[in-house]
Amino acid sequence: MTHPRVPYLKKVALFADLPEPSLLRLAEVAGLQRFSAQSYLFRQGEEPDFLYSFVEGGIVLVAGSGEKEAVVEFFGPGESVLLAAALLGLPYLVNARATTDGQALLIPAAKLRKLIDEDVALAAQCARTLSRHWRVLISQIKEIKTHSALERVANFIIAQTKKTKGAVSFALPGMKKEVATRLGITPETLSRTLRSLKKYGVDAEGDTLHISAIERIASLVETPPEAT
Amino acid sequence: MTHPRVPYLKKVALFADLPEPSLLRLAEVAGLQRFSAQSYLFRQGEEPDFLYSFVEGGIVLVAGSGEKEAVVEFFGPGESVLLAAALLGLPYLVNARATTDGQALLIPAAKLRKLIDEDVALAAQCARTLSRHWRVLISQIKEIKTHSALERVANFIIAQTKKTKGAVSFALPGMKKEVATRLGITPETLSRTLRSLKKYGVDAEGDTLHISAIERIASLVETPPEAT
DNA sequence: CGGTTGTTTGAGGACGTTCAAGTACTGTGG
DNA sequence: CCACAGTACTTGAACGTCCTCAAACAACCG
Repeated sequence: MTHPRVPYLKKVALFADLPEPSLLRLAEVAGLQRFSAQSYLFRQGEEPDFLYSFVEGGIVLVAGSGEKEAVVEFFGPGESVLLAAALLGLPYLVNARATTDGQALLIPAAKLRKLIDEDVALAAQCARTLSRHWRVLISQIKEIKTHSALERVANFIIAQTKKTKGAVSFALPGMKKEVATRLGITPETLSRTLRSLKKYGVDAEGDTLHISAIERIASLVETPPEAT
Repeated sequence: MTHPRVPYLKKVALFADLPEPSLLRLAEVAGLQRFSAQSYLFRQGEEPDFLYSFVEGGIVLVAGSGEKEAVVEFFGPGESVLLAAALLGLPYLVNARATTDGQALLIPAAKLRKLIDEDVALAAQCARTLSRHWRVLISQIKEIKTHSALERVANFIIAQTKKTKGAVSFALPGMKKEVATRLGITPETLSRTLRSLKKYGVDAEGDTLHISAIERIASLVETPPEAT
């Protein structure tokens, strides 16, 4: 190991595939920061000082302040947040609140902007990562615009697991009320929807969901046999 | 001019700021293509062969096939579409349908992927453009999740013009039914909402909207004086 | 012309929200 | 150890926004 922070960088998808020299340049400017659950990493409207890459723990991106909160997306280990704001140097559009304790790599935004204009590998990797995020957001927009609350919850469950059949259990990536606004519904509606999903083998135990058969959930969202 | 297609490239935001050598490399692989209104440039699920940059005319990105159509966004001259799919080489998530006749620059996706790994200026510019798109989508998600139909229509009107006060007239970027799903509502609801906006100085004449005073529309969406 | 498609308008109903009350779990301080 | 408050979640009831269905109208085109 040429630098003590390189192994951390390798854990982050954005940097994992970069060649050694690029990693070194990043390692020199990166810092490791701990954060604790429920703390804010940054707030909407602030100027971006850092790019955040999570080594451990997770956060939630929340739009809007005060009463009207809407969760945009959850992020976990290996993911990077707000590359967009950091690259453009524009104020954050959202708040970032930690859902658990954890650690993040902080890359100073100014340094990142400088590096990206000099390092092809890094620039190309940023473009690819942003492309992936773009597709995630497009999917979410499609989802909200074309599916009902029940279908959205079903799809969310499916997206949380890699398995396509059989039983699964997993922890929700945040509080139920956060998951609810992520799906564009209220906590009450989520609660009722989960209850109505019981008959399809979904059981909630605290923040853990037990699914008896993923394929039954999947059948809820697939277009029911449609003649044409 | 060193290449006949360079002036076209300069009209596209993605390429406008690139240095001469980068432009030349792109010009060598780019092609100009005409398209006519209502034709599909590509369809959901297809492998991306090109990156589309519009020189003239516009298109609409539509998610979902058959009955359930949801417009994701409108694009016009100077904008580029589906950089994300082209860079990753993954199937399109959406359809692209022309709203008017026009012309687009086509950059072969494979060539683009190759260039981006060799050309820092291009890679950095792609990352910045994707960042901007990312922010547009985040705004849209916030909008859908936290605002009512009337507020969304009001915000849409405001976003269509640069002016912040006085009278404005502008053409809708597509058919009313497309605008409706772009806003996450049905054509019927849009029609009714526009009617209810008449008392705020909004008048629809075909696909053109006449606004007597933008500030009156803006006042609809700003949080009404709220005591705390 | 009739046929097609986009838009408007009306009536009715469903889905999800809002409001409100109640339960369960947590940590705090007596 | 037990009240107490605070928060998350659940459940119920009533309302309202928006959608669905249906019909009429307008514009366009062979």
